[in-house]
Amino acid sequence: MLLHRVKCFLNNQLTIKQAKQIHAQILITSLNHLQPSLVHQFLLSTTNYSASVFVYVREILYHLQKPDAFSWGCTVRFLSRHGQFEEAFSLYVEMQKLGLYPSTHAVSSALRACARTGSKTGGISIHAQVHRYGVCNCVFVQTTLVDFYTKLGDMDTAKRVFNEMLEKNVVSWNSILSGYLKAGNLGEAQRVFDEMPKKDVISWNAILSGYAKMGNMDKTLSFFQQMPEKSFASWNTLISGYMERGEIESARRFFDMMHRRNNITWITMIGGYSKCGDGKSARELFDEMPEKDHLAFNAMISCYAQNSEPKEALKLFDDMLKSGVNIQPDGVTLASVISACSQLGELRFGSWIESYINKHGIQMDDHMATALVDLHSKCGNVDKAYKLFNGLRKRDVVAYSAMIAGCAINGKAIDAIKLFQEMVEAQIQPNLATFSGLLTAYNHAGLVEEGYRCFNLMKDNGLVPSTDHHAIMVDLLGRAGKLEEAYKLIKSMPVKPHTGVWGALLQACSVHKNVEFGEIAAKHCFELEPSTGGYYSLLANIYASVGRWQDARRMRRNMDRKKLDKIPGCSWTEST
DNA sequence: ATAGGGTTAG
Repeated sequence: MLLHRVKCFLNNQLTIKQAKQIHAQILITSLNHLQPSLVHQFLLSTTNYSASVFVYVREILYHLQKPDAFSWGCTVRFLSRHGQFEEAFSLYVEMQKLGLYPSTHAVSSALRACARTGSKTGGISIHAQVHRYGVCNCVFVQTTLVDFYTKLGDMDTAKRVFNEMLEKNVVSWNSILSGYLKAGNLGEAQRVFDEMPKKDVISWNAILSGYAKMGNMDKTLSFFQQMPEKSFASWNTLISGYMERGEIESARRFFDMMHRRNNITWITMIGGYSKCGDGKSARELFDEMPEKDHLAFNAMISCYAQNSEPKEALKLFDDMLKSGVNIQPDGVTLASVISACSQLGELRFGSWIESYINKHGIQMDDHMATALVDLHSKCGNVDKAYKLFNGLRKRDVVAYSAMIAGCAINGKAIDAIKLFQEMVEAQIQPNLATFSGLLTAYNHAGLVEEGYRCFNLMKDNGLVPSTDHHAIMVDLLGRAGKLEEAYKLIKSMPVKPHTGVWGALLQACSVHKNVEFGEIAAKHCFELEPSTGGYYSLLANIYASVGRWQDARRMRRNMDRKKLDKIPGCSWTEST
């Protein structure tokens, strides 16, 4: 009866709030009729779990008649195995406070949780206790310690613990091996690899991945061919290595060669196509994929969001919600969805997303918050953007760039410049997107000299200004009436200017009633986008403003005849 | 129980 209810609960995806309501009922039943430990064990053994199970496991633990070290340890292990690292660690701490002595299982599980979350203090405090609990000579505990220190980047301590081990198994060796690889020390990793008394497929995959990440695909391939046994991970490492280097054809060749693939294989390919802008191939594979999980949806939704197809991103998100109970969006999904909403400039979707996050109890992380910074600032709500920005756990180049751009488009040029300085002081390298925002700020403030200086600063940082950067610069010069200078800047561009660049010049010519450059700019706009009517009307305005009524009429007739749209969709013509 | 391969924002 109780197990039946538990099963019902597990099969239905319930929100945490709903789970807590039912929890009270089950608890009463279980305390009266059945052993809670049975429920507890059932929950721990289940594989078909939903988010609410994690709440349950803990709550029922509290109501066990004799919560001994074994029950606690099992729960810690369960949570750690299922990615609930914070929960696992906090339960471990609680168990200690009760004076219970954790087993080697509990200690290694808790350590693993600290390694995964990067909780330095947590792991070190566990390390300090291993003697007291008499678990310091356990190979599992020691191996997890090695892994913990390698994940912290502290190879000295990792190596010390490793050398002190009386007994080492292949996992211990693999841990120290992957530590050197993570630290980028391929030489030492190769030495460890050669020295290993026993190698398994994971050792081979680790060294394979090391060479793949270095971009040395010849070496990677030769290791791959030498391997005595290959797993999915081996193939996937090879494919992702090729994708990372942009060798899409090679990646595809090996992908096609595989007799069986797992979801990681498919997602690696989809992600690779996404990064090189081939959304069409990505979608083809996505459609072919036999059992799409939420990570596959995440990869595909992000592909659309990153390749300027926000509507497709939202459509696929909708499909994801309809696809069934076992595919649920997570924070990663929402970060991409928020980005798509932002590109559409639709606050409606934005507030819908926010209520979705609250309703489903999805944890706000820095990725999501950064996407929201961008969304809110595009909708004119800089205060909200600032609040989110200030709440970030760590501010990186993406977060700074979003906030700088947010200030810039909302007329807070001084704030934008201040943020940029702050970022440089924090030793965070600015990139192309950062400078887009900064240039926009100078543009907004009409600071021509600073704009030029910024342009040169980009080059000092080894960055090549893109067409978009030129467009902003042309706009800045154009607004200041420096039309000839703007024109010269366009002529000096290494790549072909797009309508954003010529459109900015045309707009400036319209403001300053300049026929000479206006005609040139308009001509390019007509060629590049013959069906956008706004360019014809801008030139018509220029003619009209200097009294050339006949030419103005000719332009308007031109426009009518083609039944053109009225306004060009350029943000800088609308932003003021 | 401990190790390797995938998705994340400007």
